[in-house]
Amino acid sequence: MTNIRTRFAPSPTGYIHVGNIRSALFPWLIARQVGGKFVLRIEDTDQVREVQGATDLIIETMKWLGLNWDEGPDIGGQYGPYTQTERREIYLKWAQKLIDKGLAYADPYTPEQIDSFREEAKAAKRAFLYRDYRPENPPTWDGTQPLRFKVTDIKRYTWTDPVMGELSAGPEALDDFILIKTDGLPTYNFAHIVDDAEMGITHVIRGLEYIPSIPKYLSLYEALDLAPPVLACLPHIMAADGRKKLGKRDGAKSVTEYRDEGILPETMLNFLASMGWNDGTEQEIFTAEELVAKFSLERVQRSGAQFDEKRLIWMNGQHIRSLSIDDLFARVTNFWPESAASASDEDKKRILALVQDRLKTLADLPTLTDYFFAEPTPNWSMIADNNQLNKMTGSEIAQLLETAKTALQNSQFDAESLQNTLNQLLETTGQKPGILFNLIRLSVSWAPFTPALNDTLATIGSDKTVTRLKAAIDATKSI
RNA sequence: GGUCUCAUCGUCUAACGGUUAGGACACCAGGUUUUCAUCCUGGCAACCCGGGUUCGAUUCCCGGUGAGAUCACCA
Repeated sequence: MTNIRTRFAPSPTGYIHVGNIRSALFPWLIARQVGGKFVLRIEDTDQVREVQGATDLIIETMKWLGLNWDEGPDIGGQYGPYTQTERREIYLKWAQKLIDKGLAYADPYTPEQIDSFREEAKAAKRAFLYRDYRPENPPTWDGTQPLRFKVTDIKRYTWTDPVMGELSAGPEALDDFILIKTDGLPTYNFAHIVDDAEMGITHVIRGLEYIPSIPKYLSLYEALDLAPPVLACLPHIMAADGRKKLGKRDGAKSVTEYRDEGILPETMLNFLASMGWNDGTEQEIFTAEELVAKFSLERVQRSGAQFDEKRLIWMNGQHIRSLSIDDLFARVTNFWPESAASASDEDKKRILALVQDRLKTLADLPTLTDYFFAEPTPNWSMIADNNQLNKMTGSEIAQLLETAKTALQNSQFDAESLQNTLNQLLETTGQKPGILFNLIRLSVSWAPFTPALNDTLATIGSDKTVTRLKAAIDATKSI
């Protein structure tokens, strides 16, 4: 038992996309590795940007990924509530401490005045600092004005980030930022520090866009007589063009979108972790358990990484192949083609075993199995686009299929007998397997790829095989 | 513009002063699977530039360049 406590603290402003889910994954890994606690906290202080249902979506996403939490809005915990809007009194209490110490004051300016200050700074080509305009005798704070932090110790801060190493930022980063907004709710800058302190959070892990703000937090920790937790910043996941941080505007997909496209949650975890982290060996595929055992912030890369979907797809195939058939069967429930609706679990499982090695995503299942359950629709371009087959005339094809049909009609239909029949067919026709088998395969499946031909035919069955061959022959003749 | 951060194959990465700069994805070629996919083998392909420090720099330091982040009553 350790007292390591980490958290994921999203804002309910929409779905969780792949660019920011790592700030949930890494703290989760750290907590699980040492038997600590992982906390889910909802940061909903921005009432304007809040999106209905977003919290449920966040919870659904986390559950799907298997990132389970020990305390959170849905399950409570000893440091609750875990939703910031339910914690107003707590922030007010801490704000009062600052007021009492003379370290917080009411902001007397109108937004327009502040805008003009900002313009002034911009015109003078320097960063705007509110503290340059700090009022000498601010009014008593009555909640109608923003409450600002009064930063007193203007200095350079240096701190150690387990990922980024030694970091520092100068006085330009320090300012009198807003603690409590006029709607009575705290800003992120204030709320997360109060919450992390109250909840005993030991490691704060977030994106590196927070680095420039950390001196502010450090100055606030000092003002509050609080020891700061470990502050870690993660490099960004970049959009595919590598130009900027991956965000919703750049088409960052939600995590659930990948789920619906047939990506396994363990693939997602493996992939996200491997962008920027590795264990120093040449291992590429990690189970969630291995990640928990081997992860360390110190080995996280400092530079950003582009999201490469091709690599994700490859990795998914690897994970799919490592699943037991029963496990895989349980995962594909929602991915079967409609034609499989009335098939028995036993049949479906047998077919699934046949195609397991060919699945890259679970969403590939329909194209890989539909022809087992329903009559396939011929797609002649599959022959036209085949470099060997498109050199043959229609009648040559028809003749070859006719021979195959006759042989198969007289064959036993277990996989082994079919293998023999097919081998003989190869001899009697003198054809290359690339032509003969491909023709048979297309005629009975019209699928881009199928399991071994004998297994495929055995599963389709004698009657349907012959019927489909006959249909293909008739169609070819008429070309 | 100020501040901060980063920089190895097209992409994800290994290397922590001395290596033919390694692996993976993608791509190409061959092989196995008597088809396709899987799988195996091989190939292609990288240390941003310039100064130092050093017997020796991809690696350490400085500068440049490039890229990213941030300067809200958003988080």
